[in-house]
Amino acid sequence: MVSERGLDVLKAIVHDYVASREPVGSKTIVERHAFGVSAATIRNDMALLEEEELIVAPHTSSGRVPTDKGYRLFVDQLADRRPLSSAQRLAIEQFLGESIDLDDVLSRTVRLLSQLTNQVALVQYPSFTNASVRHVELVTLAPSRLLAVLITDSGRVEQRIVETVTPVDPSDVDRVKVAIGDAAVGRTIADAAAALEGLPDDLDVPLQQLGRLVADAVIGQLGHYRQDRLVLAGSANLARTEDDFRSIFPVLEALEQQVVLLRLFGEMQSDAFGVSARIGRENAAYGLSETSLVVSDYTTAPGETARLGVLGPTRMDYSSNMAAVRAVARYLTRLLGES
Amino acid sequence: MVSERGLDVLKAIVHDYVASREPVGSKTIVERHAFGVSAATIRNDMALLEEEELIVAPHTSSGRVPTDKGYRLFVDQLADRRPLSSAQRLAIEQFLGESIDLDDVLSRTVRLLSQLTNQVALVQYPSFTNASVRHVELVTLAPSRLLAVLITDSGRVEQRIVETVTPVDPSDVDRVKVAIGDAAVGRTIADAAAALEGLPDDLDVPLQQLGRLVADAVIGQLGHYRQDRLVLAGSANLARTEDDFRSIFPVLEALEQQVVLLRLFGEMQSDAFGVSARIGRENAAYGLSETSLVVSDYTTAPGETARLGVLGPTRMDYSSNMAAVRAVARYLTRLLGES
DNA sequence: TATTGGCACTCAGTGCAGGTGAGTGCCAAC
DNA sequence: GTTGGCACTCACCTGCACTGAGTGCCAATA
Repeated sequence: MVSERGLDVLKAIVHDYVASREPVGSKTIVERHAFGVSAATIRNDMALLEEEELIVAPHTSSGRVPTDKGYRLFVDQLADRRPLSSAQRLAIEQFLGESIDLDDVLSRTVRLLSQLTNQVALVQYPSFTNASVRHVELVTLAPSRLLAVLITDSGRVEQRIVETVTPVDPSDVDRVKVAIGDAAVGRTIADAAAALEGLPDDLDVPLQQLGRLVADAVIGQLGHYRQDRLVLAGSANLARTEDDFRSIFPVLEALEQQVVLLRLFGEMQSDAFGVSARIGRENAAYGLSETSLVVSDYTTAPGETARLGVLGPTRMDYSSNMAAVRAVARYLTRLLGES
Repeated sequence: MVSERGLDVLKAIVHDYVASREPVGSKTIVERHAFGVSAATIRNDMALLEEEELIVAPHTSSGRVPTDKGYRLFVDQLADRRPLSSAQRLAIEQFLGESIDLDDVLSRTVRLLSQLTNQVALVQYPSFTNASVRHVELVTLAPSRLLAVLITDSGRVEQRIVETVTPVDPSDVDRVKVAIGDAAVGRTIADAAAALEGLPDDLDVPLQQLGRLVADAVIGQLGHYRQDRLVLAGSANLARTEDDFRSIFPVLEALEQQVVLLRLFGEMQSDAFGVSARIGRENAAYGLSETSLVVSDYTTAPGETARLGVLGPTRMDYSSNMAAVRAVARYLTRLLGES
């Protein structure tokens, strides 16, 4: 059972280790933090912490380093929930406020977050399952090539090229467009997909083939709304933060395999403060056992949440990263909730 | 003056050094390449090559390493212009042939190129200055929020949100849409922008304010067509290929600052074979002095070219990378030229 | 009982010395 | 022009002693 002061010692070790990147010894602690006790006392506490597997000594006679379990305890109980500086808040508002459209908002958000934290930042696209179809447009690019454009009231636009086997008649295109529009516009993503499924059979025979092609394209676009995407920024921070370059390889790989990150995102649940962390070996299944992920939800509409966060070495500054992630998520929620 | 065999020696050194990552000595060369002469003879040739600054010895008594100048000579005169294997060609055709739309084509291309070369791959978006406006759509998202969508015959779609100060009348939206459509549809990017510039003044007074907002948005979208973008993939290859992790930091940074790469792309000119290379210190101005770039043009329409290429350590396999870049660029030209 | 100073011990890191070997430059001979 | 021989250089490895930061343990203390 670790004493009150023992926890303070753990907190000090986490702080100093994150700052200095070097194992921290009992003497350093009494020098830097005013504990009012001697180094020997700290050593006794450290022995207990080590027994509890909260810290570990890399070598028989070197300072201590927090274990994953130590970081976990720190994050859950000890980390300061300090707010961002007002200058930082202002930066967030100003930088995000200038956005043009959804793509722009998210790309600004991810760059901002990576600059605030000096880590790799990730932002998940909203899923918009509650969004409804606002407009379907069919444009003839070439005699046998159409472009189907889908617009929703969430402001997102999807496009897809449709190739036909034979050249199509402009009036046919128009009739198909109207039919598809009638079936889909005003419905939610899921409803529209269902309605389009059976539509082609109800068309005049000459239009059925074209109708089938276009309906399939639009259904494919609707499916895209469920399929998650990520934007990311700041991967250069990996090379700055990490000391061993071999350890950045799996991380860079994971960043390219967005599927992995999306699954990780999906598994995390925010705590009472709206932020959650996956630490070190908790990510072992994803090949990221020396990496931590700090994540928060943001909301685009009632019931529609997506996530954003930062990825960095297990030895990261959890306090400030959690604060930044939380602040950005809140501001993003406010910004996107306006519409 | 370097002899015929001297150049063969340089070629052997480049080959072996790229493969082994270690300075190559005279003995290794006579063992691996059937030169039919003794090591001492090779040493004489190497002394000449060193005098010409084509190779250099990292330490007084170690094998030789090509200099940037050596790589340059190798690329310009010695590298085999060997075609891809038929299996690789097939992979290109199959993988790219499945594409859905332009975004998909480019994202597949960049992934393919990074897999073929094991380097970071870059693909520049086509500029489409010859493209013409096919359709302008205006969708009401909220009482005072519109979405302007621009579609060109090159199959690209641009979107932008327009905020109005006061709620707008649906019929006004429709009239503005028709007016803008009449002015822009059928014209090229540049012509449409010019036509829209003065349009609002010709509208009925009550529509002028809305017309100005929307016209500006569309002009902004048109401007986007000139502004270049890059897609990239395979940055994890940096951590695999590079031996020093400090050297990957500036590269990762450059990858995030697309402007830098675009400027680099712009400065390069393809040679007779359609491929060009920037080697090592030739990129010093961009902080990439230990990095080489292999680039080729691809064509989307007569007079419309963009570029793609790979980025990697100076010590890269130029022969196969140039072959891959060239093949992919050719196939992409064929694929996009079809329309 | 908790804290403290003292002390022996451990071990990573550093600097030094010697040995090894891959590779070179030079030269005389072919 | 090519070759074998040879002395020379220097990165790299090994073993060794030394140093110092840090620990664990213990007896003394408040």
